[in-house]
Amino acid sequence: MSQYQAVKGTRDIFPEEAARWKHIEGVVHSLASMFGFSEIRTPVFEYTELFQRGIGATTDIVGKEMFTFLPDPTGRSLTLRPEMTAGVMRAVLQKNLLSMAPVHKLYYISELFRKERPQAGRQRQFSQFGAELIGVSTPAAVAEVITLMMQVFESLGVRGLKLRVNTLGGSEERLRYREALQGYFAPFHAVLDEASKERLEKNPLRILDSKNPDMQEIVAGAPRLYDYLTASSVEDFEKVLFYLGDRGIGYDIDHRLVRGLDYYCNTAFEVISSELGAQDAIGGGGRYDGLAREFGSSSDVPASGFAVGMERLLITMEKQGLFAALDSRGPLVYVILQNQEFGDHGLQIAYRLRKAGIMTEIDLVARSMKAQMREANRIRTSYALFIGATEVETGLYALKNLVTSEQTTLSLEAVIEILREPAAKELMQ
RNA sequence: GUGAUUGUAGCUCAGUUGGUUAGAGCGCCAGGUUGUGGCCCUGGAGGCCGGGGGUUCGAGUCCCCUCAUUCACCCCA
Repeated sequence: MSQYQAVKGTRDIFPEEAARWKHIEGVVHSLASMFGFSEIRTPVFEYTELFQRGIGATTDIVGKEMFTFLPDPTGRSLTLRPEMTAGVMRAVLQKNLLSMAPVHKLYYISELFRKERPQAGRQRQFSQFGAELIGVSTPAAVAEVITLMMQVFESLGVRGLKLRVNTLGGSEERLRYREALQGYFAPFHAVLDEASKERLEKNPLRILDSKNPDMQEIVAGAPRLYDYLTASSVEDFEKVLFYLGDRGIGYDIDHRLVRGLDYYCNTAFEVISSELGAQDAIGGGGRYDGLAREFGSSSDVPASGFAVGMERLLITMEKQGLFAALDSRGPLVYVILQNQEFGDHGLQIAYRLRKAGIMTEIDLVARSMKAQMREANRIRTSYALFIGATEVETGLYALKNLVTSEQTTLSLEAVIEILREPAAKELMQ
């Protein structure tokens, strides 16, 4: 065991796994652009106030999970971003993008940081991909966002996910409902658990999705938000559901779904994976018209978005065996040296093969031929090209197909002709 | 932050009521084949038994502390 290890809640991604990330990222990039979203990259840290205002000072994320630091004694407090939406909205407002066009569709694949105790599917540094549609939040717009998210899952072949949706209502409706909830829970004050007592003051909606079994009974009798919604809110929600149904996207309505970030309003949603253990939310999102105003905008800016946890998606896909096709590639050819006497010649051949667009590997640690062959086999190259006295003398090389074990003797030009692949050629240009 | 769990070779793990030089499988390296892989056979390297303290004639094993891991609570992706 080495003296240093990766910091708690962080980990390394080695080549085999990196290939899986690239696969997912490729699908995200191509689908997002197919849906008309463009990539945005924002700073890893922001002023702490941004998250306090955006996510909500009473939320767990802001209250106890942020990595906050002072760059110097006189500087302003900074925080490693615990989510992306606040930073993206800040960027859009800062550049005044909405004056250039009414709608902006942005997506990202980014690392986030939360100071939680690590467990299955939860780390202190983690990644999300997500999209933000800023400038409209009509049912059509919200449905676009959800559809893109579900399309990514579908394209990757992920099975067995459950989409849950709810509406949280507009701000006035929520305010009235909030009062009703406080009225309802007040008599139970003595029975409520600690967390719920605190939420009663700050955000009573959150009591609803408490997973504490002791709370379930009390929660069951609570007034339902649905009864406080205006006709237009209901209509809005049902229109979203209509679009989902029309596209064959299955969902469950869950009236107790309340997201942990304060900025959500109206439609909120969450995707659950059964492969994940306790941390089973693989993605989520919703509408957040009021966020811009929190950041000083003179009016609401309609918007919605989603985020999906890359690590949780990885875990789900691994359990479903969705990476099998990725795991079997190696360089095309291994240049095998009879002994070190031919090292320089071999290096030159390897260089020429690579310039010709052929993925080539060669031994650099002076191992025996047998070891080189074993290595070629281990990394699954398709061919071995032998360099020895005979080859150097005649200019004809022994090329062995490692799959069929067939071996022929050819000029280097003929070898290149055989090994040349269109895809590999493009890489070199 | 709380609770539980597990720390022995690169990896997965054995290790008896405390008793000599701490083991296996896989992996790695080499040889069997002085120009040829996979399979097989043989050999080799590689361990402050997480760290510190204690009990004991004697600790990988028992006790305490500590660090780390994992899972769960909470919450979220």
